[in-house]
Amino acid sequence: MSASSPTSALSADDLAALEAVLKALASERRLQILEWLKDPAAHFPPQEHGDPELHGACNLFIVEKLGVSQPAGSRHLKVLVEAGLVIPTRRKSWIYYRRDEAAIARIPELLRSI
Amino acid sequence: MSASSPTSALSADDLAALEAVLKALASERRLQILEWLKDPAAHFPPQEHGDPELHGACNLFIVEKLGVSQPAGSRHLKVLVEAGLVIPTRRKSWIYYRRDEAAIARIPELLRSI
DNA sequence: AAGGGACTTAACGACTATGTTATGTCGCCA
DNA sequence: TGGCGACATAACATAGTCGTTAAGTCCCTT
Repeated sequence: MSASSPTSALSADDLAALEAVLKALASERRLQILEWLKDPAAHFPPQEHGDPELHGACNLFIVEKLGVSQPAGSRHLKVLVEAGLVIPTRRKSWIYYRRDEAAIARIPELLRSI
Repeated sequence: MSASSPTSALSADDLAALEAVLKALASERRLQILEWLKDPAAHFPPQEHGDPELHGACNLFIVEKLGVSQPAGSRHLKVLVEAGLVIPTRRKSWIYYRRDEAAIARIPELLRSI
C-alpha cells in the first residue's frame, strides 16, 4: 500500500488492500480476540507449554472463551492470521496465537489516508 | 465510545461500535466514494445547484461514477450516512453528500485502541 | 395539475459470512 | 503402536450483503 503521506490519493489497489484489512477487523468476535491477546496471561488459564507472553494464547482457550464451536473459533483465528494481524506458533500439538503488534500499529496510519 | 487513552481495555460496547464503523468502511465501493468526496469538484461534473465545496457531490453523479444501478449506489451512500461518515444535504430535488471530516478523522484514533 | 426527474422501496437472486454437527488428520504419550 | 487430544475439513442451515429490475413517492417545473 502506498499510504505514507496523509492526504495523498488512494489507488484502487490501496482501496482493495484496505478493504481486506477492514473486513478482517469488522467483527466483534475478532476484535474481542485481539483485545484478549493484549494480555493473554490475564485472560486465559495458565498454559503448561507455550509462554503466554511469548507465544500467546492457545487455540482451545480462545475458542472456549469466545463461546462458539471449535471450528467457528478456529475460523476466526484463521481470518486474523491471514490478515496478518496475529501470529500462530505451533508447539507440541497446540497452536498459540499472539498479536502482530507491528501490523496492528500500522492500521491507524493506513486509516489516516481515507 | 470510551476510547481516549491508547492502551486502555475496550468494553463490549466499544467493540460493537467499532464493528459498526468498520463494517461501513469495509467496502471498496464505499472507500472509493469517500476518496472521491475528498475533492468533489475534481471528480464530478459541475453542478448547477449545490456548491461542490460546500455540499458535496450529487447522488446521481456518485452513482453513475460507481457504475452500479441507482438503488445500489444509493444504498452505499445510505450506509455511509448512517455510519456518520458523510453528511447529506437536500436541495431542490437533489441530495448532495459531503464527508464528515471530523468523524472520519476520529477513526484512526479509535483504531489506536485495538 | 400534469409530467418528468431524482430518489426510495420492494422483491428477487447470487454470493459471502457465521454458526452448527460430523468426520478427518495427525502429533503425543502411555 | 494404539488411542486420545488438538486442530482442520466437510457439509449444511441461516442471515447478511450486494447486485439487479420494477414500482412508488415526491418535489419542481411548466
